[in-house]
Amino acid sequence: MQTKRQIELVEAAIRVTANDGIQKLTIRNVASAIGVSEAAVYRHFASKHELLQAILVHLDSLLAPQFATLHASQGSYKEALTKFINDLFTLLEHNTAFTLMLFAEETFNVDIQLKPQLDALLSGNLKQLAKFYTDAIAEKRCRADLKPIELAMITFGTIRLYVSRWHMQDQPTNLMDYAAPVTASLSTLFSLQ
Amino acid sequence: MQTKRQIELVEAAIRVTANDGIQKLTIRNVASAIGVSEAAVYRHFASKHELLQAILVHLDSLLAPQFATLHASQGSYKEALTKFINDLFTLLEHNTAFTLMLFAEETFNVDIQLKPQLDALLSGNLKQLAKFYTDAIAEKRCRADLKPIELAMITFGTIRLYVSRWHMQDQPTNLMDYAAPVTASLSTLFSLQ
DNA sequence: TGTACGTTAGTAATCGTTAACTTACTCTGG
DNA sequence: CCAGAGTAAGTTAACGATTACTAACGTACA
Repeated sequence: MQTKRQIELVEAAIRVTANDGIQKLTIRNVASAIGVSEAAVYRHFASKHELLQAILVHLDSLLAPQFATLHASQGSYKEALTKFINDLFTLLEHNTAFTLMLFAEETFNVDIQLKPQLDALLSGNLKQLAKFYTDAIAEKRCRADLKPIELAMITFGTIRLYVSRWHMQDQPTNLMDYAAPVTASLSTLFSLQ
Repeated sequence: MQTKRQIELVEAAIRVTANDGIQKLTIRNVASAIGVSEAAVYRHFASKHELLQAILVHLDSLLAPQFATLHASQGSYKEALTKFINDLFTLLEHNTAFTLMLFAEETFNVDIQLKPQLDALLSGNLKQLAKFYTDAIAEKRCRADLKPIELAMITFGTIRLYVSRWHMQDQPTNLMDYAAPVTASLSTLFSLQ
C-alpha cells in the first residue's frame, strides 16, 4: 500500500535515475527533487532498500498494462504487435524516465537483495509476450516453427536494443521513427508465408 | 599504450564491476583486489575517469576479435553465425566478468564523458554484424526483405537478452545450452544458409 | 493530546584524490 | 667498477565532499 507522498518520492527517484544514472540515485538527490530534506524521506521509507523496492513495484505497475494491451487487441497478429510497440514507444518517448522500465535488471543490480524481484519483473513481461505468441500460433496467425518463448525473447531483445540506441543518441530524435522498422521487421519475420 | 600493471588494474576493475555492480567499482576496491594501496592506483591512472576509459578500451579489444570471426569463416553463413555465437558464449561462460562487454553502454553510463566511446563501441559491433548480413544477402544466402542493420539489431538484441537472463539466474546453468536454440532460431528466421 | 510530517544538526563510513616519504632498480660519469 | 643521480612504484596519512542514516525537536491538525 502506497501513500501519495511515497509515490511522489518514487517518481522523483525514477526521474533522478533516468537523468543522471544509478550513481546519482541518492537520498539527498531524491529529497531535493521534491524540495524536502533528506530526513523527510525517512518518514516515508525506512531505508534506501525499501525505496528501491518501491521503485521496482512502480515500474512494474507501469509496464504491466502495456503488455496487457497485447491480448486485448481484436485485430490481426500484425495489428496487435504494431499497437503494442507503438503504445510502448509513445510512452517511452513521452517520458524518458520510463526507459528505466525496460532496463530495470541492468540498472538496479546494485542491491543484491533485489535480484529476485528483478528476475520476476523480466520473467513476467516475457511470459506475457510468450502468451501472445502462443495464441497467435494457435490461431495460425504466426509461424509455428519457433517456440513462443523464443519469439518473445527475440521481440523483447530487439525492442530493448532499439530503445537503448535511441536513448544513447546525442541529439534527441523521435523514438517513434524507430517504431515502424521494428514492427515491420518482426511482423515480416514472424508472419506465415 | 598500456603497461602490464595497467592491464592488471583494468582486469581487476572488470572483475569488481561484474561481481558487485558499478556502485562497487571504487578505487579502494580495485586497489585491494590486486593487493595494493589506493594511492598506488594513481601511479598508473591519473584519475578514475582514465581507469574507466581504459576499461572500455580493454573490453573492446576482447569483443572485437569475436566479431571478426564472423568474416573469417570459410563455410556457410549459417556455420559462421553458429561459430560466432558458440565462441562468444564459451568466452562469456568461461569468464563471467566478460559479460560486461555486451552491456558496456548500460553499465558505464555513469561518466557522461564516456558516452561517445560507449556509442562507438556498440556501433562498431553492430556494423560488423551488418556487414556479415550484407555479404550473406549479396550471395543470396539470407532473406533480402530486411535491411542488414535490422538483421544485426535483431541478432545482437536477442543475444544480449539471452545472456542477460542467464547472468541473472540463481543457480549457475550452462550458457552454452542456449547457443543452439539462438542459432537455430535466427538461422530459421533469416533463411540463413 | 497525539499523530503525521517536517526541520536542523549531527553520526560513522566511504568516496576520489593528494602530499610526503620510502624502496628498489637503472643509467651515467669518473 | 662503482658512487650518485634519476625514476618507477609502492607506502601511510591525511583532505574535503558525500554517503545512508538518526536523534531531537517543531508544528499543524484530528
